[in-house]
Amino acid sequence: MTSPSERGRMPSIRDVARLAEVSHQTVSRVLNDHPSIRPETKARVLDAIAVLDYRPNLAARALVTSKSQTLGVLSATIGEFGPTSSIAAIEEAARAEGYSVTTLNLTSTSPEDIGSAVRQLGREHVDGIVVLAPQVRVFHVLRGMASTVPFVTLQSASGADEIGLSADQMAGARLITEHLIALGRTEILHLAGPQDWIEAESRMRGYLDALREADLPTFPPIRGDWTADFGHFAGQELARRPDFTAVFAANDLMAIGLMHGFRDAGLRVPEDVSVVGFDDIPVAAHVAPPLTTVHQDFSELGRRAVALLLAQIRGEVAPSFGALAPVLRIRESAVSR
Amino acid sequence: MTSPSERGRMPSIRDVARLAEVSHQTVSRVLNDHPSIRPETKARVLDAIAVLDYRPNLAARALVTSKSQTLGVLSATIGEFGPTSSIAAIEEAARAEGYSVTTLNLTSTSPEDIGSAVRQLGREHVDGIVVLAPQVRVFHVLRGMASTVPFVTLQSASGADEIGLSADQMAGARLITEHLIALGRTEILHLAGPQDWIEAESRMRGYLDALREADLPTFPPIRGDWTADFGHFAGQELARRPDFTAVFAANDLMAIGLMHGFRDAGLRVPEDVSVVGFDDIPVAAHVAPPLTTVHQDFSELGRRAVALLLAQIRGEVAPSFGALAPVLRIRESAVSR
DNA sequence: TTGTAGGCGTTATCAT
DNA sequence: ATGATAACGCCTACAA
Repeated sequence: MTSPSERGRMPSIRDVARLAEVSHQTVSRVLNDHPSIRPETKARVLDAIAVLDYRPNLAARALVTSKSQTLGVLSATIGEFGPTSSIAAIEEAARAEGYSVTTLNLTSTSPEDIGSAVRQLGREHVDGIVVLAPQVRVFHVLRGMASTVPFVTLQSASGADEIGLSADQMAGARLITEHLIALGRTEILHLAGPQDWIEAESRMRGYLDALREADLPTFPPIRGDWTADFGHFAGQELARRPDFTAVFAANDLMAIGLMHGFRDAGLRVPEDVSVVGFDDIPVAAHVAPPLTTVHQDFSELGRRAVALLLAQIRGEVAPSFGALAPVLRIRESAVSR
Repeated sequence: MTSPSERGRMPSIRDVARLAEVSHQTVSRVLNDHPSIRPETKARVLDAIAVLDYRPNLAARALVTSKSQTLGVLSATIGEFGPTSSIAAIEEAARAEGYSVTTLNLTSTSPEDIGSAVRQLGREHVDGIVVLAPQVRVFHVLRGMASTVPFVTLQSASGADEIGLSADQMAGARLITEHLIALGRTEILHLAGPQDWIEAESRMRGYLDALREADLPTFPPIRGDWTADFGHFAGQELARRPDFTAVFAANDLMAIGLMHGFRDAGLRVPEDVSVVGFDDIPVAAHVAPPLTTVHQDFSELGRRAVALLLAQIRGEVAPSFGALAPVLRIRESAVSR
């Protein structure tokens, strides 16, 4: 005489119902804490649930509700510190709200690939998507897709009318450029990020604004690819025409590579050239010389993204976050103390 | 006269069946390419699928098959370069095989938390789990769980009888320690990773083995926490008792912090002290001096993990991978050229 | 407050 | 080779 639940199958809502001597519907009500249910009955049901170690089948629930309690993360950034920290925070915040997270890494940012990635996430019935794909093209594709799935983007220009969420990149870039100016540097170069990257544009804009405001000459920015290797290369090249006294690199990795290149060429940092970066990655404080940079709170960004997305999903009013204030981390790479 | 599929609902297998003038069962057969089906019929079905832009409902499929085509990634490492690269590779490999990936970050490694994380993944019906939780305790908990879900661990000692998959940490540690010895260093310290971390133990073991084999004195290892900040602190402390001529740090971050600490104390690297690390993170080549370290192929590790896990899930014979050979990256932090 | 009936979209089983 | 029918485990709607 074996009950179904003893035959290796996972206990279902009906097994619980039988044990608690109620209908399976009552069990369902307990599960979704429906208001009208007698405490006594509820207790019996909860008891049965505990006894059987019953867990609702998420697939069944997803099928009938067409909601999966799952958030998708669409990322087009490979293993960098910033996005990675944000993703970890997203995941934690989502779990805290009862959502699980599935990630999808974009290897290309062609409209087709983005489209198919979003569709794939749709197939998986994610309830919403967080996009960490800082290229403007991705942004455009997304807008045009009229996707049925709510989404939030993590990076964007700091323009007020954007959907996106981000630290105020432009303000940060301005801040650090002004710092260089305050130090008495007047020929300030910019080692920018790749074209098409929203953050690269914002940081460049902040840089240009600061220079213009100070009536300082601007130079055509060098286009980098975010990597330390490129920074290294650029440093060696730049050292041949030392018509500058400071460089603002669009991220820390390039700044560190840049310093390496300068070192190779016999240029001293900060004596001959000031170098500053952006992001404040964990090694920034420990390279030689310690890197002056702009600190970003990637984790907070991730948490906000989830809050915003969930509000959108639930149809609540979106919490309005002020822009995340970037903070200057002054160390020795801009000037010796 | 509106067909169901025109009323905003997603087209289902029955809509396809109606359009192709077959039973929904036949459509299902086409979907799962069942052998016995007339090519002509199949073509008609595929046509209808294309016309309706039909996509199978994954939740429904998961419900009936109790397989989700989803892999879980259980990670207990916060945003470090190595694990992150592996996770990206895992995700890519999994998608290539038609699996999606859901990640779960462990904030604590208490048995209860691990248990509930695994159960959570179980609730989500993952078909298998990749564990990147390099603490031995996690490993033990997992073994004891007799979980019904197949899993693979990414880190482990290099002992042959382990389930885990990893680069040969011990060999790498040995290799780099021998390199220090070959350079003529005889008083070699080890800045280790935290107790309880499998990799920390392996690297320490490799270090000890190399020293013993060379009849060199060993010192009690300093226990670090993997961070550059700790390395920095340790460097300042160690500089007060300079009874050593080389330090092998268990990872690059600590090595970089260490060099910073030495610099603060006026100790020159590599002239006074050689410093080497482990991992070959992207900045390793660009710090001053460039860091001699052991390169690990994190991506390959991730791919192998997926291959192994899928074989286990499908009941195929597991591909037997040889240990991933670690490779020495000789730069200037151990000795000046 | 509780129960009954029906359906979500798919695959499995047994017919034909 | 194809079709009818019955699950899978849950929720929503309505009835009692």
